[in-house]
Amino acid sequence: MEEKTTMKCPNTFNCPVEATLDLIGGKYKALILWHLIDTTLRFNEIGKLIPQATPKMLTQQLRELENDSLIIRTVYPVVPPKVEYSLSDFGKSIIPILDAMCKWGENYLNGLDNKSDCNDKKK
Amino acid sequence: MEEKTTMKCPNTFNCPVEATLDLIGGKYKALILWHLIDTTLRFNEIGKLIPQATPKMLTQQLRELENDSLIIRTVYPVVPPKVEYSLSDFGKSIIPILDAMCKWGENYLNGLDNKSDCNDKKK
DNA sequence: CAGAATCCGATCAGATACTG
DNA sequence: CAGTATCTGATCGGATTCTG
Repeated sequence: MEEKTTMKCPNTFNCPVEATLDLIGGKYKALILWHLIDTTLRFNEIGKLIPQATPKMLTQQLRELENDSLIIRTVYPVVPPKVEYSLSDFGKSIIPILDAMCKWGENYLNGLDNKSDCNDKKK
Repeated sequence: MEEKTTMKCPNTFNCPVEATLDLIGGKYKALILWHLIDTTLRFNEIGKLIPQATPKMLTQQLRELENDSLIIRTVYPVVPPKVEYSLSDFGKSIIPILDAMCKWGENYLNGLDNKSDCNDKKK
């Protein structure tokens, strides 16, 4: 069936910021990308890292990320099935933004008396 | 050092990136912030800059941005009513991220054969 | 293991009408 | 002018079940 990619209407994006958010603004997208920054992960591994995401949501978000060429999905024709997800070069190009958002968000959360940190996945 | 993949705080965000997206990931939020970068705007002025947003949505997004202290809402007790919106200092602190996302998105859109540019609001 | 399919409530977002 | 109120269709997202 026709899946909504990020291309909707030509005049949808008044500013590239919107386009960026459209790509990584999904519920678990930033988190998925974050986890993939320095490693390759299998479907269930991602699921364990993001327990609040159901398989359905995970599939949905992964598919969209894949369609937008941010991640690469590699299927190994073995039994049982093995599928690995990793960042594409395009996906890697967005790491600085993720990192910037992380640092900023860190600041924000600290201001809320909520401890959290970036873990410096990339460095 | 940080071998834990992510600070797991079930009640909050797994990664500050999420918090950031929670603040600016709303449908028109980035766009609103963008328009407010270098100026102060009234309700209807924002509405004209973002025609696809209905008054209801605009109010919703503006209220959230205000509650998150990203923008300042100033009401002038005159007739007819006059309300101005502007970035708070906190809101201004997010400009670099908006700008980074804009530049990245620009690249992305060009790759899609879709011309667009940042308008260099800040600079 | 990696998902697909289905059901369903919750939330989002648009159109319209109204108000101080 | 700057919203609010209401109704409604669309979409999101969770739980469950099933399959190659």
